[in-house]
Amino acid sequence: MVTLADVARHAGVSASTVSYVLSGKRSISAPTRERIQHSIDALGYRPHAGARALASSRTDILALMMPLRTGLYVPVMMEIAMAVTTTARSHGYDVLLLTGEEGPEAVRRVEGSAIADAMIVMDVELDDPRLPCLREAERPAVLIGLPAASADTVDSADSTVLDCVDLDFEAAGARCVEHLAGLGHTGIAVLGEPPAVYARGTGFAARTLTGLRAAAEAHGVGLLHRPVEGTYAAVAAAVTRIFEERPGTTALVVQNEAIVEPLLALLRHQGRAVPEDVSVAAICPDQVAVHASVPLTAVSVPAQEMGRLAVERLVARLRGEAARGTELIAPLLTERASTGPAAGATRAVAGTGAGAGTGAGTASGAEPTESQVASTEGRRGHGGR
Amino acid sequence: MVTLADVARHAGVSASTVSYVLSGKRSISAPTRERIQHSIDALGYRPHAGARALASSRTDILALMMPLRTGLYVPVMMEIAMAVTTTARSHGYDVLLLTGEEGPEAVRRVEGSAIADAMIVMDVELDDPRLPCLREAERPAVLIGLPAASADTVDSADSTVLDCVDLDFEAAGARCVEHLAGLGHTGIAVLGEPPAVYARGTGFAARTLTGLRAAAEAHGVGLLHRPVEGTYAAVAAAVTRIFEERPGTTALVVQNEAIVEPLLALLRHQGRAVPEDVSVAAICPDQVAVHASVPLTAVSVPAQEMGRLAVERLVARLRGEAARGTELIAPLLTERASTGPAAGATRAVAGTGAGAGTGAGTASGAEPTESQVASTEGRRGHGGR
DNA sequence: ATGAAAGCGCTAACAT
DNA sequence: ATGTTAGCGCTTTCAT
Repeated sequence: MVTLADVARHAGVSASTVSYVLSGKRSISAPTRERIQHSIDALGYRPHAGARALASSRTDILALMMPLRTGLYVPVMMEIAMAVTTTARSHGYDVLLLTGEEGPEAVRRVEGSAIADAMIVMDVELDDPRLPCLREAERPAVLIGLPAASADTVDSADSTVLDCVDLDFEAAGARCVEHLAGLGHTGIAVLGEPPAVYARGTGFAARTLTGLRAAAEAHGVGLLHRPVEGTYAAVAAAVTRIFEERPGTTALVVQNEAIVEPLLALLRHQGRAVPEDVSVAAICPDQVAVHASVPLTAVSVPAQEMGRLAVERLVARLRGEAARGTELIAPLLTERASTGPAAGATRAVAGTGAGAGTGAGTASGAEPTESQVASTEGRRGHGGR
Repeated sequence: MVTLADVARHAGVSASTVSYVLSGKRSISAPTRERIQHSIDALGYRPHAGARALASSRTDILALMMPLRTGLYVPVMMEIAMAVTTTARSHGYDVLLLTGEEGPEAVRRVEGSAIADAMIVMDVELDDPRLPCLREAERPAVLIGLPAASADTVDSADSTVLDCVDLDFEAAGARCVEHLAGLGHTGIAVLGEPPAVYARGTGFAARTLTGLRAAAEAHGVGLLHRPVEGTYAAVAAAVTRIFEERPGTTALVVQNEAIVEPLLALLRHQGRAVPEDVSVAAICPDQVAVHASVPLTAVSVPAQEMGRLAVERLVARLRGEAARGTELIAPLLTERASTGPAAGATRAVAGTGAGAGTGAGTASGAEPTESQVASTEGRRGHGGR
């Protein structure tokens, strides 16, 4: 193994000079630096991670704690993980993958063994058992997701406040209802995540529901909410019941990536045209919305951005910058082919900001120009540095 | 921070004794051990990972290199990653997540910086640029996937031979054709991965095709192969062409998780009943097969087992055991509702081992008892220890 | 069965 | 602008 001492000898300088060339924490004369760099290349030197960690108390590793749970849409998790990893690499960090399975113990392990410099925690529950550990921890952490309302404001003077990054799911829910209400729909049903997701107290699902309900009330539209398992049979049962119980339903909001295609197939099978007979709005990744058999009007779940943002805040904090607090990403609704005016409605009843746009496209195949309708505030929400 | 020295002082012993209690590499008297253990708990001591790595040249970390590519079915990757992580934890290892993006450079980083003790490489291409680095590396590596034919036998005397773990995709392809041929089908079409996957030289896709073709020839059935993008439109185009060009097609083999549901929807829409008019066999994870709108007869892709196996071999090798060579998992075909006798065929024409079983179930909803038909060799293939 | 002590390879004062 | 040196916290000989 090639050590720093080897390089120093080869270049005819002291070990510290080599170290300083590597860290850039001291100005080195150009000739010396070049000579050392040459030796490094010639010998193929790489600093030993363990030695560096021991001496500097920095590992250049970020821990990423991922859920291992049922009912979650896997591609989103994966996209976040990959965005985290590539963003981390671009800042010189590696990523240690932890499963949610270990729970609070994993947090203690990371903290106690100095195995990583900071952590990113996904799939945060409203009252998550890992939070107390995280608060006590020395190392910074960022949650992707939001625990119980305004966890960050609990004691904003305290330095151990938790940082959060997430889509503003409440606004996202509201945005969907607004869009549909603007098209004249007065009976909306929500096909949600599996019951287990709500039961567990997963933040995003609950927050979406809050936003949906608030907007429904504000716009005077009826709202029916049904958690749905990710199977065709479950979708069929839910949809059938919805139309039986509330025949006035003319629009659906889906927040459950697994049932998007089954739902569209079912509606087709039942002879309900989308969007002529029933409009469908979704909260899902763009990719799902675009590739669906009917391109879906949807609020996109910006998985990549969430991962990237989380890493950037963490890196900023590790650099000593004060990137604190909750940062919610403003929802962005893109109109595609799945939503249109309510049958018999005189379009755009209320003045809900965004117009009803090009929604009334044909039911399949076509890829109409996407008209993006940003939320009023622009893409980024409050909080941050 | 609590150090080993703190524990030693607290327990009134020397540092080395504490170390030996932790590692178990020396016999310690019961009283001493208990006293030390008590001090450890009392002080909440955790060994410093960096210090340990420096002193012992072991990190207790496994690197996992995941693809970041398009066209791959994400849930399978994720399942492997999670299986790797949990299995690793159960052996005391943590997992460092690397993206395929970095390519060979990542291998060198891991090697040079001693950042992990070993690595697992996924999404191996037939002629993968990372392989040379891997061969030169000191640290053991296991590939999930198979590079160009029998890479491990190139120089089986050499100690730097690469270990591989994978589903025997060739046998899996053959198994599908056998099953369908046994049901009397004589015209089979294969809906494969997106063209890019084949173009890239991804091992599993090519190997499956080899197996499919060989079996088709052996059983005298016609075989048509079509790579398909993961969109509804692409499936529709492919299927339409297939039935136009070869009206005699009565069975489909799908190896592309993304198009399973679109395909079934399309067939339904076209009025082709599954399995009465057309049988569908798949190569996909069990979960996909079970939850499809028509439960699919399928060779399961055992993602979890692959991840677990890879870790176990690596751990064995790190312990100095000789767990070398390629280990292929024998395919397991489970009959469900999507395959049945070819229309007008006198069932089970050729004597292809496994019988035609309960395949002729109803087309939807029902969950017939699954009859598992193992391959002749049993679950594990050759190689390994 | 236990201690003492020499590093592991690097960083960061403290020199000059 | 560069060199010297004292650790970082642990493992592991070598002693006893």
